Amino acid sequence: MPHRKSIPKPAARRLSLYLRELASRLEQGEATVSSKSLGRTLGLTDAQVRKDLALFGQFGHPGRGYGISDLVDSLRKIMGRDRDWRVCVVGAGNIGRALVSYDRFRREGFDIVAVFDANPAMAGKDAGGLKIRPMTELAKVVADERINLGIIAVPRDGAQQVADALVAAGVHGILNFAPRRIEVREGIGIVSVDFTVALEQLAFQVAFGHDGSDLGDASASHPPDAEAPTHG
Amino acid sequence: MPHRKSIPKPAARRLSLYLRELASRLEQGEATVSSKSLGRTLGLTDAQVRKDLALFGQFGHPGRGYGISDLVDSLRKIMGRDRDWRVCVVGAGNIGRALVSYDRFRREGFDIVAVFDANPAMAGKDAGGLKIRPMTELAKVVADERINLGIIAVPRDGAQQVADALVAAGVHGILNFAPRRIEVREGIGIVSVDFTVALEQLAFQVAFGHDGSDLGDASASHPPDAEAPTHG
DNA sequence: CTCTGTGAAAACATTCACAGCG
DNA sequence: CGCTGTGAATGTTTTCACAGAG
Repeated sequence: MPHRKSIPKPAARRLSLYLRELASRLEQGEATVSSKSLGRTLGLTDAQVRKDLALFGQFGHPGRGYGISDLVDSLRKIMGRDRDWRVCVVGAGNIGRALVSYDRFRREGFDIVAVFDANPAMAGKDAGGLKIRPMTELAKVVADERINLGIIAVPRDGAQQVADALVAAGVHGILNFAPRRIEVREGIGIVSVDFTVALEQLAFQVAFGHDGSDLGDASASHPPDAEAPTHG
Repeated sequence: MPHRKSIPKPAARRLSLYLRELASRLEQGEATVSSKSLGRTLGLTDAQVRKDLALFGQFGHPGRGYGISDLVDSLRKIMGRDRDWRVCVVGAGNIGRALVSYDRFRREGFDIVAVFDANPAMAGKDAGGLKIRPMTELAKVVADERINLGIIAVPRDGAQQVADALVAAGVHGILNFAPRRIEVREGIGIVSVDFTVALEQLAFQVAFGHDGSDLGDASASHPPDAEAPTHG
């Protein structure tokens, strides 16, 4: 079921932080949490937390707070974390291999089931327990393994091409680590992470004396699309 | 010289994207660019681009556009990219080692000059050409090597402690890859990247049918600080 | 008395639209 | 013309502040 109503973009980012913190509190055996306590830990106001959570329904109990276990379940469902995500990594360089070995992905329900590399000499070698495959097998493996998300960990110049191949193969979303904007057709999800941009944001904070509460580091998608009536 | 005036947070993020794209165009030999062309490539309106750039002065030439070379120079200075950044990585696991070997950092002027790991058995081993050092040497090396930025690539539970050690040692900013919020005192820069949050944002886009133009993936800092007059 | 959910107000960010330069 | 820089208008997000539940 596609979107219900419109979620403020910044709120979407915070939902992940709520979930991360709530899961951690659940592990520690806490049963309930107030918007104030959650907000304090994450650097947000209590009102902000309540508004965000209220976007999806009424999860709280006046006077008592939110039941952590229930809230985690609800958030997981809302964020699509109740389904199984099957992921492939394209690019078996330093970053690609580090991601394949990043245990937290599996623990959180993102199963990396294939790694590809354009260099035929890499084919057959091991990366974090998976056999590296040649790009020629991408379409077949994505279909056979029912892969729905792709991670791009190749150098800048190959990235758009890889994205096109992933979309053609049938993935529904792409996490891009290459330092450029990736264009995908409507309906395909895209999130980008650029390490250099992240470090640069940090340098900016330091150089500028910025207090910056909540700077993001990198990302892109279907932009609101710079359409201008330039003509008339 | 600390901050001049206040920069819209989203604008700060875009500055990095401008710089990245402009540097790429400069390499390809282009000499000028219009706000419209730059905006189109990045998925922004021309007005947005002009507003952002105008925050720092008048760089454009009416009728002609912006001189790329000059603009790159100005942006680099604004973002603190004209100085030398000396960086250390704490944690020589998969992610830490991948970051040490990430050539783009060096090419962009972020010099990784030391790697540390809490596991004494790792000390002395090689990571991307650097000898891994024990944590006991952190304070001394940060001082001796005039390191001003630290990267945290350790598991969640050690991360805040590492951050405290880095700040005590004298770094001015921290890039955090551990999946938790890091608290630092006023005046210290902080940017966080959480791979799981990034993948989760992607899952959300896909599950929710979100068009999301420009979702960020993770970050935190001195939050506006949830202060409430709860008492009166 | 504590804590949620939520309209209404305030703050913030983006887009429009146009004067003016080259 | 084409393009910048910028006030004014619009749209979005956050904060306030309070009614009502437990």
